[in-house]
Amino acid sequence: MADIIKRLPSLPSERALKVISGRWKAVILYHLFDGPRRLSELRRLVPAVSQKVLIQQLREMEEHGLVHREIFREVPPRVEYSATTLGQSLEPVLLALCEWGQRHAEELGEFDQVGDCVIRPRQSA
Amino acid sequence: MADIIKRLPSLPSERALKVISGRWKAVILYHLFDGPRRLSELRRLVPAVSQKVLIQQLREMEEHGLVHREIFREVPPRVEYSATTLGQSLEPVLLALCEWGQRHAEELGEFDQVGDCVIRPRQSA
DNA sequence: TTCCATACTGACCGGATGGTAACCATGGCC
DNA sequence: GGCCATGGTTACCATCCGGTCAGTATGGAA
Repeated sequence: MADIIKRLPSLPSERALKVISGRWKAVILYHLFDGPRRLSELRRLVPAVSQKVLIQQLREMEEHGLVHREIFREVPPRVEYSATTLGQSLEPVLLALCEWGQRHAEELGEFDQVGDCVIRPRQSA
Repeated sequence: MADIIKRLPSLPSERALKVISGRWKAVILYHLFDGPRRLSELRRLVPAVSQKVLIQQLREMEEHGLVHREIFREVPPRVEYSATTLGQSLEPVLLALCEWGQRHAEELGEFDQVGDCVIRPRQSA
């Protein structure tokens, strides 16, 4: 269903935006920055997203090289999703976005409504 | 039609993404970083976008505090769009996105297809 | 009196996106 | 054989987003 990588915009900033903006991609990435996660884990961590959409977002990110999918042939089967190096390299970008998002909320007087930009300590840390 | 600011996501990064990602917003912003622009100018600068959509994007950005719209009651009427301080503060964020977009293109072997991240010198410079 | 420029607005449309709900396949276990 | 868990897929649908194209308003110029 997706042999052809859908042509991304040639303007780099638009390209980046297209790759990052999916309803759940940021949240998912935050969790993957923490380390590999199974599908069932992600479902627990992000209960608001349905399984179909979760997989959808993960597959898109896989297609775009942000996420690695590894299947362990066990019973019951285990699948682990992890952030690739390219995916990891999004962390500072997401941080910049987050900080700007906070500023935006502040300046529009909605400071109370937004969360912070804390990124969980890496597993290895 | 838009007294109520459409509720933005409370996760700051998502908020930022929502505000920035519109088909033409980045390009328009790049031009506004250069200084105020009339609608007709923007139409020339970004010929690929239709007038309706151009106005649409500008109005959304105005609503989100990125863009200022000033009407000069002349004949024929003149309207100038400019980046607010909040809008200007997006420049480094767009730069980060742009640089990441380039990296992404490189790592996917599409380096040739993307442009660079050069931001035009400010009018005042 | 018609024409032009500027800056909008509105009707309509198609594709992408995200959402729900249901179903499928594997293979161990009771 | 029926049930469980995991990790999917499928059909279907509503909404959004951007796109075309045509129309509106103002007021000076020809």
